[in-house]
Amino acid sequence: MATGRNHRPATRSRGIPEATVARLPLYLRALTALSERSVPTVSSEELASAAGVNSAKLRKDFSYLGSYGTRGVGYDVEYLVYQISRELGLTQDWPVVIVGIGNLGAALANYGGFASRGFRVAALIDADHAMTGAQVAGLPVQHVDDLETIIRTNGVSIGVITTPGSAAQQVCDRLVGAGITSILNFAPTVLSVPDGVDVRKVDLSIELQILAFHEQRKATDELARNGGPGPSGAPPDDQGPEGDIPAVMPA
Amino acid sequence: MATGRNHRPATRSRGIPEATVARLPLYLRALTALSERSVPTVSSEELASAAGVNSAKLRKDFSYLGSYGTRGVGYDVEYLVYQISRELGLTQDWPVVIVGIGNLGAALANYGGFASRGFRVAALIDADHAMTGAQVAGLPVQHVDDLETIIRTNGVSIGVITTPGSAAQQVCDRLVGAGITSILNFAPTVLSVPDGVDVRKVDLSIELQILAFHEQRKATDELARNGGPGPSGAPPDDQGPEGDIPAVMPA
DNA sequence: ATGCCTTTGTGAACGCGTGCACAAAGACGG
DNA sequence: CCGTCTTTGTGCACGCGTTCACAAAGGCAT
Repeated sequence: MATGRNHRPATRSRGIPEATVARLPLYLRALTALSERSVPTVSSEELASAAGVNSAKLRKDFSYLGSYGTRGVGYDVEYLVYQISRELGLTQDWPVVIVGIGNLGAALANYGGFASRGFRVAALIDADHAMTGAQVAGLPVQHVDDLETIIRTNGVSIGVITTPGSAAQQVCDRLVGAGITSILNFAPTVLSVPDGVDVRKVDLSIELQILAFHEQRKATDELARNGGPGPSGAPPDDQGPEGDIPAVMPA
Repeated sequence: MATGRNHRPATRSRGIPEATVARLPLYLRALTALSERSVPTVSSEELASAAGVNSAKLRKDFSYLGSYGTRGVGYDVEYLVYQISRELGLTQDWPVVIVGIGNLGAALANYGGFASRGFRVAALIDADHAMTGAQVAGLPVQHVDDLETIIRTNGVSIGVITTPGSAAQQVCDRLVGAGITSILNFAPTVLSVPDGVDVRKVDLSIELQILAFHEQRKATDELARNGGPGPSGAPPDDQGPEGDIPAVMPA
């Protein structure tokens, strides 16, 4: 029991909740920092604080991986780094292609975070003939005509799309056709992919709009607080912003 | 202090669920495309398909905004564009500062998606004196020494951090000190901010690691299906973590 | 060896988000 | 003006994720 190695949750591969998977890289980063400082063990409280999460959540997350902690002591940093790395598949090499070598694509190619954990930029691809052969981040830009060959030759299964939105779906289709099964999409487009292909999107515009929403809310809250009690009989400042009726009702 | 205790009830924002807010920009984008094609009305089914979500979800989302549809007909595109824009606060101008003008910062400065919806890059800031005065995306790079002045002068409330991870928290503290209340963080660091400040993070490394996890799982599933005895109870019903999982989590 | 003290691992409750299914509402043809 | 047909808006149930709270587990001092 102590070795809970093959203690696979009844529902086989589905054992680890998606939300937990999304936090594992966060834990790994914090653990790596501890490892570099030669810290031998860490408690769930300390590690949770470093990762910016709740300690109970962290313990539950780790419980999905197995019992890797020691009660009364905490977790062995090195061991945990290894276990999480293995769970995330970072002990193997993941060649990645970047399609669309504009400003953003070039920035990603130069981004150190890529290479840091088993990810290797295998190729840079662009549709512009004028760019073909140019060196970006020490790699030659190759033409999109050779996309399928490049992917198959290098055994690439992860693709990053940094093209304009108008080209994204077309590129995506070709990537999937060539065997890519995981896509990180920076283009402002909803990609359609067949079952079995994972897509994650990073959308700067959407992030800003979400921030703007909260920013606006903060501004109106502030205004309501300072701008006068108002004869409408609304309580000036009740702790709960609840009961707030939409400011403008359509006629 | 400033131990990021972002305790967000998620339902606090004027009754609009956080998950809905995160989808509004998606709807807005689809609606804008329809508007440009002069499509007068759209059904929840059509719009949902264009935005890549479930139609029931879309209708429920809109129900939080009010009853802007017409039964038997659908939604008026122009009206909905306006309502969502207003709700998201996009009818006003949002000056933004970008701190850290490396490859990524420069890429963002050039990114068209910024200016597209009320967002305006008000200033570029970097700690490197050698960069001060250089033109990036038509704007002069200013030194971080003037950060507070720049922010106050331009009335900026949204900051984008594209510095190395080691500088992120320091920059963050100064931004907050200068009055910034919304931060989009690209640095691979957990930022601590006081209450009242929103932080959203975009972490390329984490996204890749999540993809790698699923990629590894797909590989082992495949292996088990081909290599192992079939009747071990592994039906191919596994549709995978399909769908558009937002790549950015609220901090 | 024993008892105390720390920390893990987890059962259970709760709350949010999602999707179903259907009644209400309105357009439209006759 | 009425019936039919389309589509919205939503009550309800379900499942996932989060959090609390605590018993079990193990180190450590005596």
